[in-house]
Amino acid sequence: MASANSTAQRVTIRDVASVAGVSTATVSKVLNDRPDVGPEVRQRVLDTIARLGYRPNAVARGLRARHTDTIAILTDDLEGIFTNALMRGVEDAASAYDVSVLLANSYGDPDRERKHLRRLLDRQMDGLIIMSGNRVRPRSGPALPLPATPYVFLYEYAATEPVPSILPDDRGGAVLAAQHLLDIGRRRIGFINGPASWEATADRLDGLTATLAAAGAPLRPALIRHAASWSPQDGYALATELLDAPEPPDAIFGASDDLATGALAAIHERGLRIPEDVAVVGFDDRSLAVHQRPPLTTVALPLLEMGRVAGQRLLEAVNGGQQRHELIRVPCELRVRASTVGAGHTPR
Amino acid sequence: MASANSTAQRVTIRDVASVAGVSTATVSKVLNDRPDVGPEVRQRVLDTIARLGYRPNAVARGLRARHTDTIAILTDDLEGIFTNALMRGVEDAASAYDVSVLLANSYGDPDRERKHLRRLLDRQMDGLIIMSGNRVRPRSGPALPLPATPYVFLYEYAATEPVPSILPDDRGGAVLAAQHLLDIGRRRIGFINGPASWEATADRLDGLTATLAAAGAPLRPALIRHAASWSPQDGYALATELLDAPEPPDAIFGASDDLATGALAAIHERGLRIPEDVAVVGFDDRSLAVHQRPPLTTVALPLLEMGRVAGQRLLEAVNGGQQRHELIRVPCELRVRASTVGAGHTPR
DNA sequence: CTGAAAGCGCTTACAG
DNA sequence: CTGAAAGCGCTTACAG
Repeated sequence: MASANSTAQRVTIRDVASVAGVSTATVSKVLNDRPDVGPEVRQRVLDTIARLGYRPNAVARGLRARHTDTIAILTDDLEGIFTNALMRGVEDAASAYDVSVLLANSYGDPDRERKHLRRLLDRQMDGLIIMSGNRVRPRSGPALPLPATPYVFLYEYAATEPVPSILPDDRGGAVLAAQHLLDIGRRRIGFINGPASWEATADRLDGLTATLAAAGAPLRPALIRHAASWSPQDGYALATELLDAPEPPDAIFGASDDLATGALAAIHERGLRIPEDVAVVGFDDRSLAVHQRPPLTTVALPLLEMGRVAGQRLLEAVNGGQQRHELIRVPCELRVRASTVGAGHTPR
Repeated sequence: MASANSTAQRVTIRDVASVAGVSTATVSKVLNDRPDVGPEVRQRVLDTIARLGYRPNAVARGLRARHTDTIAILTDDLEGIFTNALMRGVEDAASAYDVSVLLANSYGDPDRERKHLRRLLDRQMDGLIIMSGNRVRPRSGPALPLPATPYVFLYEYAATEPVPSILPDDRGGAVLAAQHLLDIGRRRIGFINGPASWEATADRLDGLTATLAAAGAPLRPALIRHAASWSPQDGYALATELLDAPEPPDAIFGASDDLATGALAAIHERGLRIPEDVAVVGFDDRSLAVHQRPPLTTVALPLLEMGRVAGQRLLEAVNGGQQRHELIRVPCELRVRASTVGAGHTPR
């Protein structure tokens, strides 16, 4: 691919050197804040740089210095529901280090992953973030061996790889929700969990179960449901079952905001008050949560923070830090809103 | 930022040359598919490359060849509702050219935009896509002059810049919806438009008005509403107004899927049948549309295609093509579902 | 058809 | 403290 970019002659380090009357080595030292340059020479160089509007060529620097100050995100789903927030976290962390972020989409296809990895390696990436945009799950190692390039997994993990995986603390998130419901005096808590095939499902059930048991209000098997999908429709149907049971719950915890939204509708339909009769908590804190009636209390997935941690961990490794296999669980946060604590809400 | 990547000595073009018994110039020619290499020499070099597992260093190539085969997306909102699909389109187009995509997020802040632009220029990007993740709107030129680097705008435009802007054909999308409703025999069409401050709002109203007028069934002022937001809540409230009017509509066109969803709820609540009594059409084709009851007929925003067109146009310019100021409107597509054509749907 | 030489724009020991 | 020289790994005229 040829380039059309060469109208004005670019200013190079040689131009700066000759105008300032020094060597390029000296200019380079000033550029890189080396101590071994005299104060007045340094100032003269600095002035010349400013006057000529000189900007170092990052490609040349990269070739010589053997690092590009660039990391790549390789995702399996660029349109995954959580992809953006994760990427933003990574971009935040990278920006703070003045590192750029390259984007590659494998569509979850190992062949594409391999191709992208090859290209990324050719481009001398300093490090890689291999991420899923969908859900926590185990995967095999990179489709191409990466002997000399640090990498981390984000929102997925590989049991065999000697690198960190950044994951949400789903179990801890459920603990927060459970504790909150206990705190507001609920004891008959209904749980609408997600599909059993997701890891988050087991983790969240575990956190809820343990917390309620510890509080002496164990989760009743009759009040647990597993949805076939994470959709509001399923939430509606299963909440209806719970509400129609002989001993209906005084709170419903949905394992996703969508499930909880369906529960909201079912409760409204029965003319029950939220939160007085039934409190509702969701999970994820997607933007729809705050727009519900009443606004939905929910457990926020720490996506931004996960992205940041991934970026930081990677950059530490790029700078020489040791990596090892570890699962880093980033804590969730409870967002308390009117569906559990509030002015009370009657059906419209 | 120092690098930790130097375990195994990398294979260079010199290694290939010496093993194959030729000069590096010859290897380079083979690499770049130049015609002036003898067939048996070419084969020998190819074999050596394969045997040594040689991969050209893209950074060195970039320095010498003066292009990096990399473009950047500079977005004002990495979590915008349409950002992903647009980016995926760009990534698709770039991948086809074997070009990589760098990602930068300005948060809509001119200072950050300038900083990113500077960094991107330092990194010798071949071209830039400056995009909005939110909505079509005019903006000023790049926060930094880009005299030697091609760029295009995506989902936003700048009146003064001599480059293309890629936009959705909102007007044409409304024409499709209107024509469809006419085709299924509707004549009293209600329109719930979005907030007046959005350009899409005027464009869609225009397309609808023109199409209905041309068909001899002009849009009745009494059946037009402007929502204060794009939310389902507003759609619900305004659809209720329309349905309670003396001459209620036999179809409702919502300027977003969310608005249309609210209309669905209002129609259900009145015990009316969809589409028999009232047909409903949305706009955007977000994933929720297909999950409605009944599934929502809607006008799909051509986000992927817009991203692809942006990528292609940019890459053409990078390869020397002329750029000029133009607004490229990518056609929307109608997705016909049961809310306008179907088995009929009674309230649940 | 092939290769020696120069050079892309920097940084890095090293000598003084 | 400063600079001459070498070199990062390629590609590009150019000579033969």
